[in-house]
Amino acid sequence: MTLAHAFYDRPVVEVARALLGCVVRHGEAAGAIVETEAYHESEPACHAFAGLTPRTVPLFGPPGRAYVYRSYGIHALLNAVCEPPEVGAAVLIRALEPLEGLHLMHERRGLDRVEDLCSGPGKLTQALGIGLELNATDLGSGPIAVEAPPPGWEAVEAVAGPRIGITKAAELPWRFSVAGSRFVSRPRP
DNA sequence: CATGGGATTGACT
DNA sequence: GTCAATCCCATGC
Repeated sequence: MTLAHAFYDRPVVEVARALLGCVVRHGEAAGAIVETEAYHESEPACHAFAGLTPRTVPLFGPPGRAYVYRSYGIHALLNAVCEPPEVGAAVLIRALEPLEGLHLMHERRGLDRVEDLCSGPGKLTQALGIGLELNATDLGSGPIAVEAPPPGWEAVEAVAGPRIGITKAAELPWRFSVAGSRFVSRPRP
């Protein structure tokens, strides 16, 4: 069962915390979210800070859709659009713990270690086979599905810290990760 | 129209 | 620890 649109229609920082433990699925590959970051139009690290441009159209669309964009000309990064359409905000999915379709992930990533399959925003899109063509698709009924936490993941403990890899508004503690997880992109904040 | 800079990763010193 | 790869697009002339 995928999450309802109302799940995403609230403050983006709240959604970033609530997404920990939820499952991202694309085809036969799926993983539990262990790391997220919140982005909001009010701060300059967010793409929506520039306002409505060709690039940010999905961010100003309905909540509960994907925002997939190319980073450094190489990687596709997956976000979940949040808050009402007039507010540009999204949660960056930074890391997953692989649950299903491990053979596909190994194949796509060309690696053996399970900890390396989805431990980064560019890695997990490669492992799940998510590309730019999935930008703006619906996370409730589209090819990418975001589901409620499976048994054992309902009440994971969250750790908050500063966001990673940005130069603007880096002081905001808008990164959330599952306490003690071996599958986050960096050691505990 | 030209330019510069990333919400990164992996290979190399 | 350092650094190149690679391309969309926001910005400025």
